[in-house]
Amino acid sequence: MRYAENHKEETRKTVLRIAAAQLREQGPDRISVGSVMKAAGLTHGGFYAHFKSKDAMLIAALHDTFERARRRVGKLLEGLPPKHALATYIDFYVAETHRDQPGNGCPITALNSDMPRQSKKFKAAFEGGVTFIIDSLAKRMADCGIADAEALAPSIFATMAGAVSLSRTISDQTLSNEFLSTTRANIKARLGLTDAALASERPN
Amino acid sequence: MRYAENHKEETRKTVLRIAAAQLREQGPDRISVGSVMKAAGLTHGGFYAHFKSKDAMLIAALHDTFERARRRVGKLLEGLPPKHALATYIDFYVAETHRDQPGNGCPITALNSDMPRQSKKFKAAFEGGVTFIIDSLAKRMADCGIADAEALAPSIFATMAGAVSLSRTISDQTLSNEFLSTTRANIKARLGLTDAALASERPN
DNA sequence: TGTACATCAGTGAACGCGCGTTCACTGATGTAC
DNA sequence: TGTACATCAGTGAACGCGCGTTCACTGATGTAC
Repeated sequence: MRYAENHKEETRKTVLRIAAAQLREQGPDRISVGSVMKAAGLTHGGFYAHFKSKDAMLIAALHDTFERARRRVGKLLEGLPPKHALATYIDFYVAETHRDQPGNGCPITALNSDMPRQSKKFKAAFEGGVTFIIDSLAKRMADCGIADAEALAPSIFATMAGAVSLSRTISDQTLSNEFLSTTRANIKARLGLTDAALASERPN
Repeated sequence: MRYAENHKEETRKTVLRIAAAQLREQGPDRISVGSVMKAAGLTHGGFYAHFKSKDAMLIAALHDTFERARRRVGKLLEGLPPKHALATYIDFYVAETHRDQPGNGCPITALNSDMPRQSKKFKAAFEGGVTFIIDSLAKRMADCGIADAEALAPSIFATMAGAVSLSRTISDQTLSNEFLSTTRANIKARLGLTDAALASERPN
């Protein structure tokens, strides 16, 4: 064989990872088969050996992104007591680095308003991600002893996603930073994550 | 003259209004010069007698949309005492009708995540709208005697815009409705707009 | 050991299509004389 | 009153371009005998 045994699978993974980044940077309408393959060091013709269509690739990329995000957040919060975990998650999400790196961030903030115009399958994949994140957030809130966590979580997440999206539209960096930091503080206040509450929680 | 004196101006207005709706429905990448002109009952060739380019039309349409929204909200809240006005605004924005009619709704919820990929001028027009809405909201909050209105307003608006955007991604209507109604209630609670507070305010 | 053939990931030309933009033209009307 | 010309909003053919997708082909390697 000309290539290593898992060569094709590795290529697919590379293409998928590039697609996942470009999807969040350029959106589902501007991303192109050609640009993804070029970034992977390949020519566009080979694309269809890996994916049935552009839409199929976008759906696979979206699933992959949510899966990787899930693991990444899991690692980040592993072992932290509930209130520390929740506060850490909010600081991680409503963050300047998140604002500045759409290609490495949450697809929900990156693709929010594109959704009504996408294919049924793509929307379904997106909705799965939204539901999972809100459910996880609700669980973490309940672990902190927050009442009505399930009813409150969607509204909290709307603030988080809305804040990151809006922060990307504010050109003045100082203002944008301020916006993010007051929103972080505000969310934590709503959740009762005061300095005192965090300090009283057993560390690690 | 073949046409009435203000015929061309009227045509421009018609085209602009159609563009404003299609922009919010289809987004800046999917909307096309041809589809806008066709909806106006014209052929695509005549477009450039009215606008310098597609981007120029989108910018004009966005300005027009914000201006019309400003007047519409002004009328809606005219004469209402501060707390009633604020509560009415929240109910009007975080609404099922708003979710269901992107073409007639707020461009911020409709175009949020498309922004990082648009032209400098288009982004500037969008940012102007965001700033204006947040400033107006802050003023209305201050009128209600809410402390730190200016710092709180961006976070409140992030919740509002985020909620409407996210509600559009939830396919189950019952769940989506629930999401909107709990978020409405939550925002009003954060702003101290309880039934009691509203009742104690002089009606009209 | 040497030759003929099979495999298959990736190549690149070609396709049909819709897009934004340009431009010579149309045709109904007003104006000049 | 009648004829020649000017006006100008809108028409529709044409352009170059990038897109998603198809497909005959390449060329390095493995296998059969």
